Amino acid sequence: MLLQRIPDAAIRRLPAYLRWLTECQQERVTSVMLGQATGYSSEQVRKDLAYFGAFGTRGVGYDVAALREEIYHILRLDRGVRAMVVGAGHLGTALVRYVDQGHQDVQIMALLDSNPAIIGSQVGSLRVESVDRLEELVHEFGIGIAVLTVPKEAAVTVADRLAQSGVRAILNFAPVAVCTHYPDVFVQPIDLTLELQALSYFVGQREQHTL
Amino acid sequence: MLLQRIPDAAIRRLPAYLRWLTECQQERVTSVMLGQATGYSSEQVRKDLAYFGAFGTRGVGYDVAALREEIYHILRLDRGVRAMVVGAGHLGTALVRYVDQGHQDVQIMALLDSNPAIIGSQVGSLRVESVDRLEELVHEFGIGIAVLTVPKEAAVTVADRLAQSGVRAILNFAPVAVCTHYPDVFVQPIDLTLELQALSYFVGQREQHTL
DNA sequence: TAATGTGAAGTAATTCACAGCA
DNA sequence: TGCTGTGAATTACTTCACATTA
Repeated sequence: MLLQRIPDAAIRRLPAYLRWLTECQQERVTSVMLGQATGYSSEQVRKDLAYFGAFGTRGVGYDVAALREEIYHILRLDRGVRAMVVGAGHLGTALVRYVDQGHQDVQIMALLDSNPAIIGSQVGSLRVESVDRLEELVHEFGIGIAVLTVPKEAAVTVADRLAQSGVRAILNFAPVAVCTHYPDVFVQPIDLTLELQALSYFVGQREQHTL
Repeated sequence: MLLQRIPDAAIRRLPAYLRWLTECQQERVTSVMLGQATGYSSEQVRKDLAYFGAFGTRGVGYDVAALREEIYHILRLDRGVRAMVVGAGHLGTALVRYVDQGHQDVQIMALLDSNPAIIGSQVGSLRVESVDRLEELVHEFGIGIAVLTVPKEAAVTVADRLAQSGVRAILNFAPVAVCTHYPDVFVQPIDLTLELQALSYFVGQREQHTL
């Protein structure tokens, strides 16, 4: 196989394949089945998997258990990456409870907030810790991923502290562009307001079409 | 200007520009300033805006108020798209409260759930309605966008009902690929588990680099 | 002069088309 | 025969480079 850079987009599809492989009750799958279940084309599925090796059998398909293990390994979920949520407002607590429900491969180890009124309270299986302990807890638990659900005023400062204390990736829900000056930290923004506003455009598009 | 298809990616950046334009305390901006504030390149900013017209003044920049109005109009936010949240669990209620806080351009008109124990309870400014009234409420409020925060078992069924009753776009938080058979409905997935798993890969990447 | 607007060039991602193999 | 794996073609997106204009 020609050695080439793996597109980010391909990486971001692997978890979807993985989920369906753990849910489906079959021994073998084809790229067509996997594609239909996840909403991608079969060629896309084959190419994504082929970036990492030849996991299938021509004329047959893929062995579900084996492919699951491969993707699990590629995503490094077998290393058990640990995460921390900073900001125990509505969104932060909802996320902790949401992830608590499913038996996740990425485990949330701590929930932090700056508000003394809620520090110490219980959220799911976690007790809210003071944000003052951020650096200490990152080291103690070996946190690799941080989920940022603080108000926008605090986001940049907290992100810098996270980056400086060794966190490698940040999932940023704060409504502000966070770009730490640490180039090795990967920031993935998820901005609900921006998503809704973009959808507004697409809603309008369709109306023009049909009317 | 050469008439061309506008990339989805460009549309999805406009809300970020819009937010900064409403927050910045200036009368004029350049593409460089706008780019730095939002994390994109100045060429990107100029090209995105130029898809829709020549809003700037050469040698000077863009008038903030005018550009804000233009983007507002392009995204059709001046039409006041109305949204509905289906699923009043942790995530659904958190989203309603979150959007309630900011004075949003996309207004959430209703919050629905199937659990009789919480139907009728108050969440932010909304009362939880029965999901049985879904079609009725979509028509009554003229809902264009639905936010799906139901468990995965219910997601596909609810999405189909939404599509059939005339909703044009769905923001899907349920951990399952929802593709309605109505091609005119735009589905935007946001899957927290998949995001975290993808980040796990990037965390691993960086470690290899530095160690 | 300083910044926009834009064709051209370059890069990235997807789809096609089919060779290769169980 | 059926489905994978993959170079080639295509399409989508971004960056470059500069002509243009207040």
